[in-house]
Amino acid sequence: MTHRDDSVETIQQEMTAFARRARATAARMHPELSLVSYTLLAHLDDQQGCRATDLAAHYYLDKSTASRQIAALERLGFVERRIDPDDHRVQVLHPTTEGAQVLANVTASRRKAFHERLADWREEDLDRFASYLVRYNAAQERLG
Amino acid sequence: MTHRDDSVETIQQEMTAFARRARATAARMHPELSLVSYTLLAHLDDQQGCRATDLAAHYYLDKSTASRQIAALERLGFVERRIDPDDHRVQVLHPTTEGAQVLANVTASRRKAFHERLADWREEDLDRFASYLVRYNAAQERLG
DNA sequence: GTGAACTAGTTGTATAGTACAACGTGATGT
DNA sequence: ACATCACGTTGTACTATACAACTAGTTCAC
Repeated sequence: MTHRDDSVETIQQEMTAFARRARATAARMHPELSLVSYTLLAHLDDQQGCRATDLAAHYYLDKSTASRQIAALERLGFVERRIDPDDHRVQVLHPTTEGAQVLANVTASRRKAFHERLADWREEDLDRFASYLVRYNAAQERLG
Repeated sequence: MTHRDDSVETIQQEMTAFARRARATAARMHPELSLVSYTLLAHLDDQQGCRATDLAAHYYLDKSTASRQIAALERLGFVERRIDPDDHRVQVLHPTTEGAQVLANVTASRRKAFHERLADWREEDLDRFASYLVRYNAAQERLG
């Protein structure tokens, strides 16, 4: 058991523990917008609108799941659909004004929570932690 | 927008993206043992047996959820219950031989996946990444 | 230009994971 | 001995998810 093995083991355990709690934590903090809805809405906002299929591909969801999530967001009045005039199969999705507002609130509150958790970190460590996470996620995406 | 803010923003995004995919990835890699079952079984193995209530507390689950998860693991033959002779309300849970075996397989395969993802990291970076994750999770637990 | 193949999205159905409330049963402490 | 507490199960409901079957538009080959 090398030091390297120890580190990998710790990384695995901590990533697992984090994943294990993330949804429940998000649901507790933001009952009005689940982690899933939040990420979908954030993606729409970020991309200035996109298709259901794009959301499904980006989040590894079945298109039926994406369809139902979008329907739920529409029912809540957070998303609106605009039929693409060039291809009538396609619906381009956009946050509504209200959706953008709720998203902004949740984003602000999430940001605050992260700032609190990381308040006593040195800037140098934050910087490195951020780049490690980017690197890790990129590798996971690359390797499946 | 300081450099510090940027780092926190990246950390938030990457942690969220990771959490967002973790279950699906785990399910794809290990259809025989979901992420939830895996963590519960691992805890039993680690603790040399514990109660349903302990699992619930440790994973922030309702006791009914713990009860059903355990029932599922028992149905699969991965967990057995031993009534505490000193308190007949209590069931001490243990992995069965088969449960321990399946757990060992999944653990080995998860470990392999993590090693692959982290293969080209310098030991120094692994070490720091591990300690950042520990620190982050501890803060999250402390602050809710 | 018409039919086959493809693409976008919805709906039916089934499953896992979860919470909350109500309950049964065993233990404890006045 | 009775009230209260602790442990676990069951009823119910909801969310997130996948897969399969479907409808309706689009494109391409001939």
